[in-house]
Amino acid sequence: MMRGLPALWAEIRVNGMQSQQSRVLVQLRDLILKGAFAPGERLAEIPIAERLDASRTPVRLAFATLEQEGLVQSSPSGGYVMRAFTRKEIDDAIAVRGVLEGMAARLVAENGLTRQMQEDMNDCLRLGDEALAAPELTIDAYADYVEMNNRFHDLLLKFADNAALTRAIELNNRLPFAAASATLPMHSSTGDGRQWLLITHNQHRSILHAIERREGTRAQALAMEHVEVARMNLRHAYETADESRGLMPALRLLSRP
Amino acid sequence: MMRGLPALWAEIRVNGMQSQQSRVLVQLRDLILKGAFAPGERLAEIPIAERLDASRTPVRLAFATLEQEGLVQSSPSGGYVMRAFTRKEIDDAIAVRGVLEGMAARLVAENGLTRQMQEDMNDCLRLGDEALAAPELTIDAYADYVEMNNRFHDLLLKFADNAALTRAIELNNRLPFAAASATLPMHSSTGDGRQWLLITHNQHRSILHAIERREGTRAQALAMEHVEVARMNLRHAYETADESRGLMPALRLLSRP
DNA sequence: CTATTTATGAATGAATGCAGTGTCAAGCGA
DNA sequence: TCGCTTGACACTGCATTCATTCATAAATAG
Repeated sequence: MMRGLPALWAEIRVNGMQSQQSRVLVQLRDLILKGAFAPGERLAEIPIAERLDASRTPVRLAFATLEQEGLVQSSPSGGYVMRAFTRKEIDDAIAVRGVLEGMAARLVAENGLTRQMQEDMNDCLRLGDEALAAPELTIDAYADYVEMNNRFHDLLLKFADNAALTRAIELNNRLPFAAASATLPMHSSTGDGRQWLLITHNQHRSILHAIERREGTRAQALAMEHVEVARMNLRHAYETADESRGLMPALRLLSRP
Repeated sequence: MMRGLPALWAEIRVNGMQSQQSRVLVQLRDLILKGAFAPGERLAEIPIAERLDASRTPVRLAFATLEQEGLVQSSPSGGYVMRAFTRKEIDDAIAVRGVLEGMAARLVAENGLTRQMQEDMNDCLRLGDEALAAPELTIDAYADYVEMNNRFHDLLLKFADNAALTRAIELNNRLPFAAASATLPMHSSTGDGRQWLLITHNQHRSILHAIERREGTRAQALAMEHVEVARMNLRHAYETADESRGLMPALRLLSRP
């Protein structure tokens, strides 16, 4: 890039962008998860650097991180290649998430909820109630539910108060379709999307109920079972892959079974 | 470094060293885990680059990876700082390892062992028998046991056949004292080291027994309990921190309780 | 016409130069 | 003597340059 820009960066930095490194990392990860690259495609530094308006250095830094996250893999002949994800990989990652979130739920149950925690979780559930109140599921209500869902899982993790657990789940969630809300949109096109959300919402309620009663094993089992919905959604996505492609471009990252 | 060296690199590369990037990453991680830097210490690029005989670029790359691994943290004012690890963090990571290895054991039990797998695991246990056969524990026997221990856990993970699980455990094991064999040496100075190894070895045997009988829940419970020895060793290390410092320099990475 | 070899070019890995900023210390003022 | 200010040094972040390697394509030989 041009040499005169540093003065501009200060301005950019104030506007919320920290550095080229993090900006490139976030934007590149976003591109990948939006399916901008085909599996197996060579990720050349120069075009990407130009596309993100940075030099090759921060792009290389981002690649190092993305490789750790498992989104790209380094080619033996140098450079990086877009990864493909098999169905088994995603399924396995969902299973791992089940185990880890089960652990989180158990820990919270065992440690007990403070008054504040209880209020936060209940607020969260209330938002879900509101999102699902109407008999017809609008797009906005859908977005609200997804946000609530993320918040519920984040709160559980936060209250579990285990940094290693948080790290493990965050790594796991980097894989496409492994995160809690990643598979939710798959049913939004079909009419029965609301049905599924009602089911998962009820599961949330049961988990909180178990936690409140300090039933650790029950909370754990419920949280593990909770991810089965994600697995079903994934299967649905595979079966209707061709129609869903337009809605979820990241589906192209899944290798054909 | 000097420009004329590339010709030499080719030679080095043939000798097993892949690239500056990986070499610097491995060596720097090694330095960190050997306690070469004090917690909170600023990790300046230039001295480290000179120390590892590379330029600043691969060092920066390595920092990016090590930050992902949680060994260093980026300072808000730029650059990287050596992390300190609290006892709770290590304890939590050991708990996470217990849950993940419990999952691995359960998966292997549920999927069943092939003849080959069974032989591999039994070979592994036999090596442990041999290492512990003598009434007195020599240093060599100790090393053999540690190697066997690593192999046992690796085999379990391999047979579980779940890439996400492997990734999660590997990330977890990057933390000092969180990995399976990381806390084993702590008792080696004391006389009762062999006692503990006998206990963990027996646990291995029980886990395999449960797996062979496809008792998934039992295998999982045993694997979870198995990490308690690590937690005890960690406590022992904290209590005898001052004497053990010479044996395990990485102990200085633990922040004072 | 096909296969092998060579040559050219593009892209990576590594090093270095440059600008900006943070930090530390010394000096000055109160 | 203590605190504040200012200046200098050092270090980071980024861009760019350089050398090597890999891949692709073309040309020649069989």
